[in-house]
Amino acid sequence: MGRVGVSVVEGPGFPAGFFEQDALVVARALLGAELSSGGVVVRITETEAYREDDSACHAFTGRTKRNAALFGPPAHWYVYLCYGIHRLINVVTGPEGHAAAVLIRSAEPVRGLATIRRRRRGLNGPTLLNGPGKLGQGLGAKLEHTGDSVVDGALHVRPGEAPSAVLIGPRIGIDYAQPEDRDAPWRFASAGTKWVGHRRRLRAE
DNA sequence: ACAAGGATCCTCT
DNA sequence: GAGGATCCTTGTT
Repeated sequence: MGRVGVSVVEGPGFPAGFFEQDALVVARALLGAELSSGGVVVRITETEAYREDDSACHAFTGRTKRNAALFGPPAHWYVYLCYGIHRLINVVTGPEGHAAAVLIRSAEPVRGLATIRRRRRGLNGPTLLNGPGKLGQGLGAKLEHTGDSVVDGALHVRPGEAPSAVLIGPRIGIDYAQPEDRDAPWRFASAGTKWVGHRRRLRAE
């Protein structure tokens, strides 16, 4: 499952070149990893891959100031403001100059539940963090995290326990994309957890 | 200056 | 499952 058996380490816990791999590989391998911000820790349960020459990728229409981080070096954050409200957390992948990323969509709380609930209007249960906007809110993600290192920034990710099985499906909310991209099964979720969204559109590998 | 986008969320049936 | 709310940032004029 996207495991990389390399001995040299590029950041705490991740093998050298881990984030330089294809977004599809990184998206799947990040399931089970732990995201931390302040005292809050969550376990990633759902991701999506956005690739070069992918009409759903923000970089598809060319480089701008907004999406510049996508073209930068891997292992850095690209935090995107969606609908003027939601802060969506992405990890830049692939070699520098190759615009690809992994969107982190859902997670399960591990630590700091009280803080997460306060940010999430006191809500609780499986819908607490099962969407990219909800996740950004629960973690207190900021646009300023864009360009920061994903392994040693204020917001950072560490390897965790990989799920026993992975579910796949088409990506969410990209109806504007070309049909072959819209239907590509580039969404990944941990099996056997309630902490994911749009479960009906997922299937076993 | 301004228009418009926009990888969502929530509240209904 | 569908529809509307929502509002900041960017890109363009």
